[in-house]
Amino acid sequence: MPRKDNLDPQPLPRSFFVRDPRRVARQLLGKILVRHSKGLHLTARIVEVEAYLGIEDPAAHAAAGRTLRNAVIFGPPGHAYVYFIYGNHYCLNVSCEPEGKAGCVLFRALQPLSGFEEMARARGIHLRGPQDWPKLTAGPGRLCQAFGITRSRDNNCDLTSPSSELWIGDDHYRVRAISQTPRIGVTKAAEVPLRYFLRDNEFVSGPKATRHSVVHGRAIPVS
DNA sequence: ATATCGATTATCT
DNA sequence: GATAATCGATATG
Repeated sequence: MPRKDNLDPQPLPRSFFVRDPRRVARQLLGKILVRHSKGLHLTARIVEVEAYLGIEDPAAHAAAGRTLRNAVIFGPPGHAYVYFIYGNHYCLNVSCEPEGKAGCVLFRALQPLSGFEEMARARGIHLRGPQDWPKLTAGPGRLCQAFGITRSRDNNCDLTSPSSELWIGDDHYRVRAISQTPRIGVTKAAEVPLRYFLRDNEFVSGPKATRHSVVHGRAIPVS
């Protein structure tokens, strides 16, 4: 039998995103983010995400109600919500839930698969070796810089269409253990565990604090 | 390895 | 006028 991974990534159906962001977040782990534009082809595996719910989630941009900035997360599912933060960085999300209901998943870290040198150039760094690879895409701001993602270019982009410059593909990669912790950097609902990442993956962002993680639904003590 | 801090601006109150 | 879903540099143990 042929292996089912290592295939060209196939787009995800719109229905994939018409669900609670917590389910979408988990299912997005292991999928591939593709940047395909003239003269540039980048791919990287999604290894860390966070779920942001609707207007009832105090940490979500949706909590403020629909504004010009956050309109995409109230719109149709499967579209890119890109925002600018801290005067420096862009962050990438994908809209979830049916149109009219808010919800999204934030991309926090990727594992580069192809286009390493192009990503390094976009990040303005020089790769000395594999130890530098996480600097390319470990962190929501970093991965956007590596992929050249900006609000003016990519906000509202359809991530289910392979003819988009930015889209999400599935190569049937098999995910192993998933860890779950509170979301990073939020001040409201700071304890709610809606951050998901591939356990033991070297490209996950943030301090090594895998404390409070939950693996396969069971609490795992980590010293 | 962890803590603290400054940069810099779109967006909203 | 205040805030922010971050990053990189610096300081310290």
